[in-house]
Amino acid sequence: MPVRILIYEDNTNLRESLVGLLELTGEYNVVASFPDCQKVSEQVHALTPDVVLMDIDMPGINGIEGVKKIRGFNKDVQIIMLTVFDDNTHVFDAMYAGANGYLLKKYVSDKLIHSIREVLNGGAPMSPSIARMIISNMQQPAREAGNDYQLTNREREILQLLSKGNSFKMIAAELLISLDTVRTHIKRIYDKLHVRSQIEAVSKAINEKLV
Amino acid sequence: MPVRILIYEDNTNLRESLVGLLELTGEYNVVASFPDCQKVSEQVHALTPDVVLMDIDMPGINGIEGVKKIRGFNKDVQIIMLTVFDDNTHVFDAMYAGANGYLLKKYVSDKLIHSIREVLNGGAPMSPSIARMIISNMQQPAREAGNDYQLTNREREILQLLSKGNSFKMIAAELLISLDTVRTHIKRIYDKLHVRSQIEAVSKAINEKLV
DNA sequence: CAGACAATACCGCGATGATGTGACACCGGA
DNA sequence: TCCGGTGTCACATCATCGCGGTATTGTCTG
Repeated sequence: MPVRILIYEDNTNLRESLVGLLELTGEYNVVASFPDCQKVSEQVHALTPDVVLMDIDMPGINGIEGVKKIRGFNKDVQIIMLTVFDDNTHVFDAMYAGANGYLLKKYVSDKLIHSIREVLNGGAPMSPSIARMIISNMQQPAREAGNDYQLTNREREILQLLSKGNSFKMIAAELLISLDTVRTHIKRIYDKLHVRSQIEAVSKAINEKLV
Repeated sequence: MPVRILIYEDNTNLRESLVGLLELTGEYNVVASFPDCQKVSEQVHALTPDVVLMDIDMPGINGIEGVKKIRGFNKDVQIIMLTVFDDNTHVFDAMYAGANGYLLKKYVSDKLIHSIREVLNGGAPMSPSIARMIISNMQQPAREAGNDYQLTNREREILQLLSKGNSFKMIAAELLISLDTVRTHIKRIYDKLHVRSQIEAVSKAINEKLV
């Protein structure tokens, strides 16, 4: 039986083109298409689609909120974002929300059919620039230029223990040194990181991947 | 002028097939191919490839270490991993190390040419299952089953400020409430998260993406 | 309307952390 | 050989935090 597809897209022309394009293949059955996400939960429940195509910029509830709603009760339906946004915020928010793919509208005519096939096969179709954004995000700093605070090994070790939630006492016990020694190390760490408290240090350590 | 390609692959048959496959196109110039990474730095320096195809499992230095070496001095050359491993560890290690693409060997004959083109156009070619692994990794917990601590909005807000390195005083000032109120909220947060200190709370909050 | 819950606020005390100052031993490079 | 960096330890003081209570207010809901 054909793959059931549900479309959210507020632009009427594009919405109808998508329906036409997909129906033409014979492989896909567009069970419905809507210009907004207001009733997304009911609709997904009622229509049991295999794949949802979701625009981001829609009146009322945007597509990312729509994805969150769907994921609130359904982890299985495949969701492909279909949008003009290629900035970090939108891409990552959509992915965090639970989208399975992210296709820029300029590639729709070329890649949509292929992407639907890919997402159904357990893939994660993404426009090339999106894929690159995601992997660059993983690669990030890792102690590059700006965030080299010249911590010694011992200091890094202590910062690590601190970041895992250990108190000074626990660190002292763990490393078999005195509480005052821990204090001294911590003081030096604060100096080097330019912070004034545990939390600032831990927050900085985690965010800048020092640990 | 043709794209310059450098290949690392310890299996002689596969290595020669790759060279043949690429040379056939006329579009690509395989500047060299080696069965191991021992001299990867010198070789990349000397041969100035546009694209490196890198196997992971090789004698001596493995492909992931090879990528790290290259990235130590060259951020521009495009590196595609070419391997049979599709487990989390290898994929993420390779990506963290600085690879631009990750192609499973079973797809090589079909997708290699296309992947090289894609990586040169600023994309990040990945086998479907790899792409899915990477995006599932981003989606993770996000307040699922186990880590739902029933924090109220206010509590979440305070935990967020705490995680950014604010002291109780600063939080009170920020939210225009009294220091004692902050204390009260913090107490409840500790109860709910089953922790006993700022750092534990912050560490838990960040690791479980509660903020 | 009663009861639950969230947010606010205050008190008090012991524990822990922040900060300064000083000191000593060890090691490796100038 | 002397010096700087590192790791170790101690003492002191004040600020902040952890935790036990208790209480008031407003909102939502059965």
